[in-house]
Amino acid sequence: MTRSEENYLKTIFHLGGGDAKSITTNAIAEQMETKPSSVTDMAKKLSEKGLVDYVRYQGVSLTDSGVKTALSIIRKHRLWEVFLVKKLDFTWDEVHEVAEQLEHIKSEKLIDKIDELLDFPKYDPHGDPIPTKDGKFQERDEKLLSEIPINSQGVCVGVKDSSVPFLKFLDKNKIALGNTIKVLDKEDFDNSLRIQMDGKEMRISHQIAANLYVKKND
Amino acid sequence: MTRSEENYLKTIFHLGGGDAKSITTNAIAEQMETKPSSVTDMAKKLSEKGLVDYVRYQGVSLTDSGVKTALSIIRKHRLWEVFLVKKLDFTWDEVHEVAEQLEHIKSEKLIDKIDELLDFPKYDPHGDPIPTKDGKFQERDEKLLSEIPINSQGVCVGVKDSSVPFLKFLDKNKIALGNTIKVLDKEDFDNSLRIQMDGKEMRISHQIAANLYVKKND
DNA sequence: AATTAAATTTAGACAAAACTAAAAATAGAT
DNA sequence: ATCTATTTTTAGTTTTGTCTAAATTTAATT
Repeated sequence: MTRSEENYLKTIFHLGGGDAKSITTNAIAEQMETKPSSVTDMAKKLSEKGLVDYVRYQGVSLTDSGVKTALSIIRKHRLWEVFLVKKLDFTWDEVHEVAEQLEHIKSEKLIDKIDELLDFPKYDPHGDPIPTKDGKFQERDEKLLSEIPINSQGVCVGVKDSSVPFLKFLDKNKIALGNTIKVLDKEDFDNSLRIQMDGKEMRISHQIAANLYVKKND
Repeated sequence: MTRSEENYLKTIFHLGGGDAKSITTNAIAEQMETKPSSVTDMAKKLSEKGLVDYVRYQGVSLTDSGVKTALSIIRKHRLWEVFLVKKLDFTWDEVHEVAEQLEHIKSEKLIDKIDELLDFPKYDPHGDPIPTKDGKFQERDEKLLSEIPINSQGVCVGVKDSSVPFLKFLDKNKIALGNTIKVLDKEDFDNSLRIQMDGKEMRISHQIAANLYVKKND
């Protein structure tokens, strides 16, 4: 399994191809910043290896074996992210790039020991669930902050957009996972929200609220 | 800097090409289990990048820039080895293979933080010195056990051969770095040694003694 | 149903890193 | 100094993963 093959599997999984849904070569190419023709080549290769189902002009979807492989890479990526934050004091906006490299290290013992060192975390620094060794996901009842009713509240558990600018914005505004946020009011005009957090009130745009996952607790 | 280029620089350094001594393509090929013609190709490439001096039919030696790069890779390799042993309970015969992969991770912050986490170790699990960030080596006055006189003693500080079989042999015979070993007698016939360690006497072959570094302390 | 626009694949090319086989240079021995 | 054996390089091929440009298929519209 080459690094490139692993990256394709991961991307197809993230685009939803894990549920046998067919993903177009174009979508994959755009996500990976490569050309559709390159994706076609790789689709054939992965298909021959039994990792994806590929139908010409239709797209690809992961086979069971492909899902299993994708999950093991995602597991490694997220565990390394936790390691970087918890053990080496990286910030949550610094970890992705390094984890993209570390996820390709081939050693089952290594990742199992990292898992143990971290005391078997269930979520990564962005709130994304870490698949278990046997490929199971921790399901969680989470909603976007933009979608819970006025006067309800929840604990911030994850981000939908984990880009560096968004994460830095959250830091600057002291919005962190674990914080409890209450929706006080919604502005019809632009869908911005008035919220309460740590006893303080603030206003956030719809853009922000639509990229924050919360777990309702009332 | 590709992974392959890094591996060549590391090998040239280990073969002694750091002291401007010229290393033959054959020697490099043998060490890396590849073909001399492949080495020639890479020699040209590294030469164009200013990392080695290459003279046709003569061999290669590292430039200052090449030495610096080689040391940074060796530094990473050895720090990761310490990490694996100290933090993840790997044995000293398991670390090399994984460190071969980890040494190529590109993140200065990562390796500096690992260094800090380990409290700036000076030697790796096999007793090899870890270059500092600015490329300096910890020099140590060490001798092969086979070369110290009868009735002298020293602390075991490193291994010359760090192959898995040799390391396992040492484990089996309870020979570990840090142990004090006294040479009681030498057999002229086969150069084997009678030694004392932990109060117990044992006999070891010349082969073994010639691959154990000790620091004399009397 | 025909036409056109968009998406997708094919064909051919390229760069990196390796290989094989043949050619060239070096070093050792007489 | 010449010959020969060894070492080293060159030339040409292969594989992996990518690209461009051209051809093909699909989808959308009339």
